[in-house]
Amino acid sequence: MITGQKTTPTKNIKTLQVIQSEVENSNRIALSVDCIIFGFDEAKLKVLLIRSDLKKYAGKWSLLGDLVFPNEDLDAAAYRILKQRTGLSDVYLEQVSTFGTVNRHPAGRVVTVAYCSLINVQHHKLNILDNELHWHDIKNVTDLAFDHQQIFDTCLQQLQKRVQEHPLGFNLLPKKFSLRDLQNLYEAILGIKMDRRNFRKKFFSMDFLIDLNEMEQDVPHRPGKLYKFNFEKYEKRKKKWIGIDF
Amino acid sequence: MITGQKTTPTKNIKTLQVIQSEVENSNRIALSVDCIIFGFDEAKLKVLLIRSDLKKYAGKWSLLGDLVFPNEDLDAAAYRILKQRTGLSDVYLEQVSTFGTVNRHPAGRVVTVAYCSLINVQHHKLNILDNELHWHDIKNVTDLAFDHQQIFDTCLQQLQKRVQEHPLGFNLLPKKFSLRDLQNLYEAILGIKMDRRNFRKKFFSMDFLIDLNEMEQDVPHRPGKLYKFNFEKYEKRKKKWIGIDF
DNA sequence: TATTTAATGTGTAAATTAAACACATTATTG
DNA sequence: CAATAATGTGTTTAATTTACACATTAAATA
Repeated sequence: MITGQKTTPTKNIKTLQVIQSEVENSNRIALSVDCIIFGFDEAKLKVLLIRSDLKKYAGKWSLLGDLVFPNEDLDAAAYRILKQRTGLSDVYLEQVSTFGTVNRHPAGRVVTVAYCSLINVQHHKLNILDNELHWHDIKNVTDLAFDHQQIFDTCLQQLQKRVQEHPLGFNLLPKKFSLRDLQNLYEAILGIKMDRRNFRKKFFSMDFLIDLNEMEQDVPHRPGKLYKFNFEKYEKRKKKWIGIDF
Repeated sequence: MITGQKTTPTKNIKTLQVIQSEVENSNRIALSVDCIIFGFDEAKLKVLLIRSDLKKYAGKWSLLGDLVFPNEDLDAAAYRILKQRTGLSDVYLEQVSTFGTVNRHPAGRVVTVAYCSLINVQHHKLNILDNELHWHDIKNVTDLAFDHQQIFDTCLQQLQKRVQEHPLGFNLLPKKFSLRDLQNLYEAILGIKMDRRNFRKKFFSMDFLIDLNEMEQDVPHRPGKLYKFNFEKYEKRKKKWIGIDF
């Protein structure tokens, strides 16, 4: 609750007091987790943000965060928050980095651990009950609350690196996808244009795609073939993946 | 002090009480930093360890750690600990990962942030006043206290990755080194043998080595040429570095 | 229904990078 | 002065990456 995204102002004030007394009286530091939830939709890479309700950052967007419970594993806290916010549980989730400058949070000393997750906007249809929660095109993410812009930038960079070593991208796509979908995803994540023939060649040579012998439906042009990712085969031989310099 | 490496038993007991009361009474989690200090000597990659003085881990070795002060930036805490233990300040230091399972520390809930640093054993001659502090060949690091084995393994893996992207290795060598020294370093870090001609070719082609027109002294064989690393030139064009699959 | 449109689907050649591999040279040691 | 143990050096082959163009298909439109 320290990070304040879904709390009432009253709760925030209380938390502020608690933390400030800690800072003065003991050797204590509050610990939170922030989740950077990437999704892919309309050929754009998006990130899930919530409107900050701290006065200091009124109108700004922030990451989904919460305090870690004292009897809760750090990883478990990240999964809990992801589930709380999106209803999702069976997704890729990875610790990225920890941010701990003294004044990063206005409510007191809060060190936060950033976790990155990739979810499938189309497939999972997460329940956004809270209308303060929205998907943002990463190109428009420029001025987040707290130090969340820095955290976001770090996570995006890490995603760009990781996606070149492991086929994480498939977690962002629907189960059935065309090669154009896949290439759009990579272009959106890496922010570059890629050669279509070389792209296809590379993925076919990896031999992780299963041809479904189905075609796209309802596209306003020649439909492409649909594929699914062979997760079993991939798990068997995890190794360095495609390497595009950037 | 929670991690207990340089404290008296009395201090440890006190800390234990403090943390246990926290865990029971409030939403608090203690935060520490552990430093994984790599060095290179006698053609071996080494890590600096201290003997644990917690009874539970009597006789075992552990990493250098300490609590983060409430008014201290996380990065600053890592530099402080490194300086306290070794006297060094102007070295490469990087956050690796945060470890936060509930029962990782016997004294209570302590989440720790691991930082990795690379120091130059020959050049800096750090003052090991405490004779419970020793350099260990990484090959012999097998059974550390707490979850420090896991932390160490993670850091070594990260070092292996990083060293293939950035010339961190030079921080481990003396200012003047031979190409044999350099290759020994890479072989020690990566745990593989490399082809001498290809290795030299790769480094010369990167054009970061400055030929000092000096030769090794006091070696029991034909002396090699000495070089230094061109840090200025490297800083100007940071980019992806050598890439050896592993 | 024929034409246009906008995408899919495919192969090869050149350039770059990585890997394999052997012998002459030099200083030290005995 | 002979033996030793290391340094120093190039070329060839294989593998990977990059650049690049045209026929095909289905939908949309005239």
